[in-house]
Amino acid sequence: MTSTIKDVAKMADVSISTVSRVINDSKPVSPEARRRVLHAIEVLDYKPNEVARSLVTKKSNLIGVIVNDIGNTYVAQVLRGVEEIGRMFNYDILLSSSYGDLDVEMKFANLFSQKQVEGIILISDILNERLMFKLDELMIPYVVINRFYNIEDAATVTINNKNATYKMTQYLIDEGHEKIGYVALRKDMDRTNETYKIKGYKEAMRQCNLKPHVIYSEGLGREDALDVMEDILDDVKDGKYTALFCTQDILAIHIMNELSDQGIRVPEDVSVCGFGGTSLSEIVRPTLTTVKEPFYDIGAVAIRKLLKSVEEKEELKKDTVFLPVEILKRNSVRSL
Amino acid sequence: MTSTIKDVAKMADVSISTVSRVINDSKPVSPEARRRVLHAIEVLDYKPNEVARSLVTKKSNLIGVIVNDIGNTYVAQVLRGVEEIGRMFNYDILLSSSYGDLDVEMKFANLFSQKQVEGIILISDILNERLMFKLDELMIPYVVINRFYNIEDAATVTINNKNATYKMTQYLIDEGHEKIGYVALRKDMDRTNETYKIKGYKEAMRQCNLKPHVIYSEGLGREDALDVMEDILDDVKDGKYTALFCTQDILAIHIMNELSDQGIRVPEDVSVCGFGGTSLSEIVRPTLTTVKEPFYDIGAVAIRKLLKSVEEKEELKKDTVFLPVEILKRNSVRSL
DNA sequence: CTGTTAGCGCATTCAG
DNA sequence: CTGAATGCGCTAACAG
Repeated sequence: MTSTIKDVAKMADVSISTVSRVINDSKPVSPEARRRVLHAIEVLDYKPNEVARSLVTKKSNLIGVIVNDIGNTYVAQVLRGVEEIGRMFNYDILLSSSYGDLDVEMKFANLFSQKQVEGIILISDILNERLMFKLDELMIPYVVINRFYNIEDAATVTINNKNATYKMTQYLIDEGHEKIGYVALRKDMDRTNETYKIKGYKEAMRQCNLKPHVIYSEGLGREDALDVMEDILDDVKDGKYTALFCTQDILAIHIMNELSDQGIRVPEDVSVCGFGGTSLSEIVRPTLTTVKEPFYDIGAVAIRKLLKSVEEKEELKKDTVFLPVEILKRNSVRSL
Repeated sequence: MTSTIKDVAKMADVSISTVSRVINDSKPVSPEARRRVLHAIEVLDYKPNEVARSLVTKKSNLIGVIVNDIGNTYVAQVLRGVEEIGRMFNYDILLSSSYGDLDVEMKFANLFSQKQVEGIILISDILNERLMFKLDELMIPYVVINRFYNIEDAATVTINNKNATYKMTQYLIDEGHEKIGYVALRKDMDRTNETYKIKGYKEAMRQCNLKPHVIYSEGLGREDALDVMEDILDDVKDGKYTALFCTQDILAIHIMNELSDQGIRVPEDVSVCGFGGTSLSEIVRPTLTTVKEPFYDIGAVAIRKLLKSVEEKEELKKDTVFLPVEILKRNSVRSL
């Protein structure tokens, strides 16, 4: 059987308080007693039971993470940051994947609450306002990370989307492009960041007296890319676009594939660039020029923010932290 | 403040034992008392504290998962299976990522042990025998999931690698290929599954009186693919190979890219296929014909096995469960 | 510096 | 059917 603090106390011939003191280094203990305790711990291979400890200290050192889908690369990258920094501060990650089911997420909130998590991180593509409301009610501090939606009334960390598309558009213009189309995602546009992304693009275009062209896609799949292609194929062939800036890497890749199927070469005939900077973008050919979102850092900053609030016991400020992006210049864009 | 069982008892005017009984449905309670308790629970929004509960029942309902890198797609897919099935049985996942550091993994084992996890799942590309030894010592049941290494002396779930390459080779032969090269990974070959994969390939070839050609790669990166290409470029140009069967999808993709850079078309000039079946393989062009390893199922079966042992309190059998693979027929292989 | 005591929140005997 | 009492393993006053 695994040994307890009592066993150690008995063997070291001291009280359990003394054992507790040397374990936690919380109060002075005589060198002699400490030696004996340490020895007993060694011999018995004693390890404090964290469950018991949590019960009395009311510190679980647990952070719950609710994700949309752990299989999603974006989610996994953010999670890396969360996990690594969390561990650095001695917190463990309780992971749950909701697969987009909002009711399931509500259940997780309760579950995590019962497990006494000290905070929660939400990593998702979708929006669950009911969940945020519930967490407020439960008085569990939380940080929201969402790539798509514009989050308000919650602590969140993200990028400056408008600035990001502005920079990329500027880069394309610097490379000599003037006929740049922006392929946007129409879904839920009034609540997503797409609005800001379009703004950044348009601003950069207008500033150089270029006419912006926003092309709308209904989704990010191959089918959606096909639909987009149908719409713009003639324009592309006619040279109406020299560059297509797609709102997500995966869409850019599907579009590149469709272009290639139509005998249109990237970047010789038309340049393409994406947004995201996941590993995908450097594996496809041509390698994709894209806006790199700092997923790892987003996760890292989010948990830092959360833990700061937890450790200092002050309420989590419901503000937004913006992290800088980077333009990854690769081969899918050519200079004109 | 969050309410406890005492508050509920007081409000319902019963003892805490009665409250406990209705919560756990463990012993008969009079309808009247039950009603009052339920009402109090409702009003106070009472949720049992799982930490306290764990302490007394000695059941944490926690499974520790130690992974090499959560950012790895393969790991993430397996984790999906683990998480989803674990949750189905009411277990939570404690996640930790070691980034390949074996000492860190040892620390995780201790940490998890202190957190009273009831079992551990190892998902990795690397091998940590010290860790397995330690877990045995700690008496924590565990299941190992490793894509590369041949695991012995541990409960594990994997695929029949020999059979998998046999099937794919057979498929290539059925498609009319006779000059099939197999690109293998040399690293640690005496302990990895590569040996079995080569065996399956060779067996299929020999059975059809074809001569096997194993080509060795030092790694899975682009550089490694380049090295391989240097070795075989002339052979490929001379038509010595009509198909290249690569030991991993990512290697196959890099090789396709290199081939394409050399002006060699896939699959017109040479067919290429991979092994793994991660999402990557269907995004590249041409889409990659590959062996689909059932990552999700591997995770699912692993945790089932683990939980069965946990729940029935019988020792985990240190055997290997084999799961079937599937050949994904796509566009990187053509019929001759 | 040290031991005794009192809980943390809950499940579970054991008497009624 | 119910309540009082005990203890899970540990930390934290408190009194020496």
